[in-house]
Amino acid sequence: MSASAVTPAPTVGRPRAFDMEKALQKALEVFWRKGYEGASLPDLCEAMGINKPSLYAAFGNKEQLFLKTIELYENRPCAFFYPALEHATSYEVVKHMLCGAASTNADPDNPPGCVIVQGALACSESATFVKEALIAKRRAGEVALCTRLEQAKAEGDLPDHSDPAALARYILAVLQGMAVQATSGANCAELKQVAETVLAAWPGKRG
Amino acid sequence: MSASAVTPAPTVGRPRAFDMEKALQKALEVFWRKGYEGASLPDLCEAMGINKPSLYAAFGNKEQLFLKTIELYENRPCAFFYPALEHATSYEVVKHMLCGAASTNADPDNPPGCVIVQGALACSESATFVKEALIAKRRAGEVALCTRLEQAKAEGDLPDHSDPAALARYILAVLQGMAVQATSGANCAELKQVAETVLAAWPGKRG
DNA sequence: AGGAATATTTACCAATCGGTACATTATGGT
DNA sequence: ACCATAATGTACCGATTGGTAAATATTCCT
Repeated sequence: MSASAVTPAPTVGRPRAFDMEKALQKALEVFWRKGYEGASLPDLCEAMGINKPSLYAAFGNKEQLFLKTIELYENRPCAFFYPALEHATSYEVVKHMLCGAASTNADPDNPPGCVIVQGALACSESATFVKEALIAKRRAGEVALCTRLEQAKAEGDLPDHSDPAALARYILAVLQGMAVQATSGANCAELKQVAETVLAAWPGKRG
Repeated sequence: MSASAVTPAPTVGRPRAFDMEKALQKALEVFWRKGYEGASLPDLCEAMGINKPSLYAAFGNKEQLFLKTIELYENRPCAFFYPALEHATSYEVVKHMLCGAASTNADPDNPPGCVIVQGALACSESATFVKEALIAKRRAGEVALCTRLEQAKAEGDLPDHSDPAALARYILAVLQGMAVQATSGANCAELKQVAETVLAAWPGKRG
């Protein structure tokens, strides 16, 4: 995804002096660490290497900037959730989700946790729109996993008595809990133990 | 716990016109719903029915007020975590934790979720102390459960190959994930399904 | 070369933030 | 009745918040 895909590059006028994609990456780091409301405009500008008018011209306002960083977060190379759905068995699907979460949430090169969990969990009224956007993102992940588990049940991968919706909610709860654990200082090995505990009891076929 | 236990009632001077305990309850509601930073002093004052000088005279400042509300949160009648440790088997312990979390996090009479999870998960530097206080609270719960599971292992309740620290981290992750689910709108029945999923696979003896 | 278009810089805006000075009011002790 | 003590209401403080007006700088097009 090039910067010109975010905002069409104009053919005339003074050219932008910064890379929008890199600036978004820096903004993501700030929002990830401090949350939507905890990240101030000076925080963001300093990290992005630009000043406020440039930020507003390029991204709209703080809220739109945040939503764009979330898009980036979900599309970046190390995103693990949606690709995990492609695996052949429900066991492999949840294994890749849980292990991906362990790696990403506790990656020392990134802020701890998950910005979709901690970006706006409890906040003032002025952040309601952002909070609900993140709720929708979490919910979308749960629905996608539920659909995948329904398929697994239809294929005989999961037992007939299993409840895909409940299992999806359970897995999402564990993933979100792992994000909280990571912000509390849990490292990758500790999170992998959580993943292992879940996998050891997974009702689907192995392999 | 009476109000006079919080701050010794003076024998002289104009008497306090509000109930400190009830004011703390109201402050808790605000912090619970909006988080530490998202709750403004006007928000708190309005809910508590007092104005700023009274708040500062009675509770110190915003940070100390928050820490006192957290104490109240952990000690209030519907608190479920530490009492659950007293049950006879590890199965009963985690069952009461998980079911208590389902009830409390999705109680329509209270804000959704858990203030110890969402009070200051990602925030600005000025809230670092509060954030780390909540991390310590969460960690203390995990250590207490770990100790209880070690006892269960020693008693033969949990199998010899089980890892109490990993199990405790897993349960705490689920509890924290349930709090996130509750802030996303999950109801009590949905959270109980998560609890059931965990309990169905619990390695300890039943009953 | 000159103009249209866009980006950058500086300086500013009103609103809100957490926190407090000060005058007033209400109590108990003497 | 009077004083010491403490709580209240009002009105304020400097700092920071998200956001912008206006001037300047850099490009392409003619």
